[in-house]
Amino acid sequence: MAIVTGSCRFGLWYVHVTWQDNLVYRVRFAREGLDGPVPGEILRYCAGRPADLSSLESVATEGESTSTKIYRAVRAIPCGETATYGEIARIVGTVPRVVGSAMARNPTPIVVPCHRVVAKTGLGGFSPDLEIKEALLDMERHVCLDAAHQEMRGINR
DNA sequence: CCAGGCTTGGAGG
DNA sequence: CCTCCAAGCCTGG
Repeated sequence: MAIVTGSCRFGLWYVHVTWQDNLVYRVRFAREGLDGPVPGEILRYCAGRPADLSSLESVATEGESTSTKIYRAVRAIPCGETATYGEIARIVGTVPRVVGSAMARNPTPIVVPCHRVVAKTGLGGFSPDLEIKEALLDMERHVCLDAAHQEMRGINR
């Protein structure tokens, strides 16, 4: 399989994905769409349905540098939950500022859920637009936490 | 080569 | 409560 790029919708935004098999090279939010497919799990995720993003890999997590460790720590944050820049920094052994800059340069948002990393005092930042971060967290609160609660009560199926 | 970025906790006014 | 600062990484200019 060759490397392909495609996009899907998330609210008013398009999500462009460059990927091959289960390895994701790039994800970015844009106002315009593209022709081409995206991985099934990302499609489900963007549609607000339960999705298993752990079945995908990101190039961002390959290697042993501080930033790749940060990206792996961020991937471990469960859907519907958040961690602060400082918490991630402590896990990896660096300072919050470094986590912030790693998030700003995250090549694969969603696969590496940088929107789940928030400031101690508020939301923190997100590019290209903070409203995406809010919408993603909102959607996850709804989709992931509700699904987990239902599972616990055994009221689904 | 160096500035600056999705932060934070502490010091001091 | 507020401002100021250092700490640490790394890409883009």
